[in-house]
Amino acid sequence: MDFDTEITKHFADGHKIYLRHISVDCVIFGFHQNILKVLLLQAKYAGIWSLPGGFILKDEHMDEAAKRILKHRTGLDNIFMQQFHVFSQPSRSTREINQQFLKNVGIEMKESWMFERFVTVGYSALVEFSDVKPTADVYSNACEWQDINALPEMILDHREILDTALQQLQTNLNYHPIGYNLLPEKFTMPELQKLYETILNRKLDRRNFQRKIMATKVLKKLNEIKKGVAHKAPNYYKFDLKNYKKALKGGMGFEL
Amino acid sequence: MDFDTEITKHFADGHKIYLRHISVDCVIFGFHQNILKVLLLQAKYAGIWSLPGGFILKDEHMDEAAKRILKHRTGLDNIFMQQFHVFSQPSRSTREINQQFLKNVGIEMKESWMFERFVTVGYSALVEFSDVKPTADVYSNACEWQDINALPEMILDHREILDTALQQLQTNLNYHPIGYNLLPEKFTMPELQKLYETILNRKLDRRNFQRKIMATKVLKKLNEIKKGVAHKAPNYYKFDLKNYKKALKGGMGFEL
DNA sequence: TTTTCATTGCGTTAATATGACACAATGATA
DNA sequence: TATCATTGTGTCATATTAACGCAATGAAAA
Repeated sequence: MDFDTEITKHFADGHKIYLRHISVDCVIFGFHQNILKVLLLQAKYAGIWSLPGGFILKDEHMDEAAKRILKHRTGLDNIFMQQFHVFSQPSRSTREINQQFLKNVGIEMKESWMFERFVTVGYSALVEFSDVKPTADVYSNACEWQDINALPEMILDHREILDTALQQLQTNLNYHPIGYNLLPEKFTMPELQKLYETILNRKLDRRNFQRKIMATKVLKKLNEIKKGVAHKAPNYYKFDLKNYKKALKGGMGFEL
Repeated sequence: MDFDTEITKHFADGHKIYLRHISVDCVIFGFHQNILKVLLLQAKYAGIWSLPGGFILKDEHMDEAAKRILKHRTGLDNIFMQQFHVFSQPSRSTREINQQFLKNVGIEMKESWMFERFVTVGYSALVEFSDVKPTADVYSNACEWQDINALPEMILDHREILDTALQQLQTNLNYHPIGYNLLPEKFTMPELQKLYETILNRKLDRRNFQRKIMATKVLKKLNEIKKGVAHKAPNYYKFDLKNYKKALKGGMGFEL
């Protein structure tokens, strides 16, 4: 199917396979070189950025839709995602944007389900940066990681969605372990601490951090030391999956 | 507009004013005689119970829809409500239920937006029991408070929705003050404690509870003692609205 | 009228958690 | 070989929490 046909079909008949008025937008966090990143798409023609999103198949659970979108964008499978908020301002319509898009492509259409109001459900995921293969699609120029501290202009309320996800991430940090999908298999304590500091956006005491994290038993100290680094070489750790998942449900029981 | 006409119109043309596929269901908690209660509706003919719910007008924020439903059921205005989760199993359809309903009413209809799949957003609210005037509608036999510990059989996944709301309420108890919409203007310490114990479903130490609650400064001790009670008469308290609202945002900073 | 007693208000203490900091060990780099 | 930023382990004062004691109250029972 060629480009034009695909788009025409999507705008004309998409509502036959998707639920109307409902979309899913994903805030996908990654961590690289001590910087928290988010995966964004750049719209064709307009150049403005947006969260990777999509629609819900008529016979699909929303969680599945979110995972499908994540896989489509990143190639990643089996990632823990969770909905965090529904955004429903009546003004949430991409009518103008989509009409402009069709105009640029050279397609004429008077009405489409894509012009109507959408309520969107925000999903968030934490993924390992290096595992991801950002993948653009026919609607996008690019799919790229963007620094959380240097975000480009974003479409509609996507900036608000992103901020909400980040805030929720910060709040959860005290009650749930983090890092399993965000760090490599094995990592050092300073790396983990930097992740926490980046998300919380403040410094933590190195020694107290170690004490508290170790008290939760979500980490296993490996009998291996990082090589080729200046100064004292740090030890490697990995997550104890069993305790990690237990803490995901039961909580960490400490305050940073 | 008579009963039949109203229902026919709703099933035939409702999608012209409401968003398709999306509904709102409200879990409305009240507290009476030391028992936590939930407001439920009993469906006509079927007799099974459901959460008060409704649909979103095409130009309405979902939060507004939830408030509209709350007001419709309880007469209450200006109540703090919040969405807590979206429920989206593909099997969430009231096709059979609604078709049976129409059959009982004596209306025939082959297709309707009301037969299709719905994704529902759960909203929760805490209201003062005695302020509420439960109000049934044309679809319901009754609108009544039900004990949280003796719930009747409920439609679809409404029991799951209710349980999720309750769990979220328990989780939030440590971080946010509670009781303002749930207790009378003035109340005693044991009454407040009983509310906490009921929601958490466990006993709390009387003396520690008082100390911690008072430390948050959300309460004002009144110069008034409850009369006509056996044993030592307890003092009355009321909420300090200013600090209460501050704590709603900033958190309580203690653990029960 | 007096006694009883469940309940309330206020307080104490031991155990635990937290924040702030000290110091020796490490190992690439100068 | 010396330097020095960084890491691993530990200490200590303070704050918070859990568990419990005890006198005051006042309706109900004797």
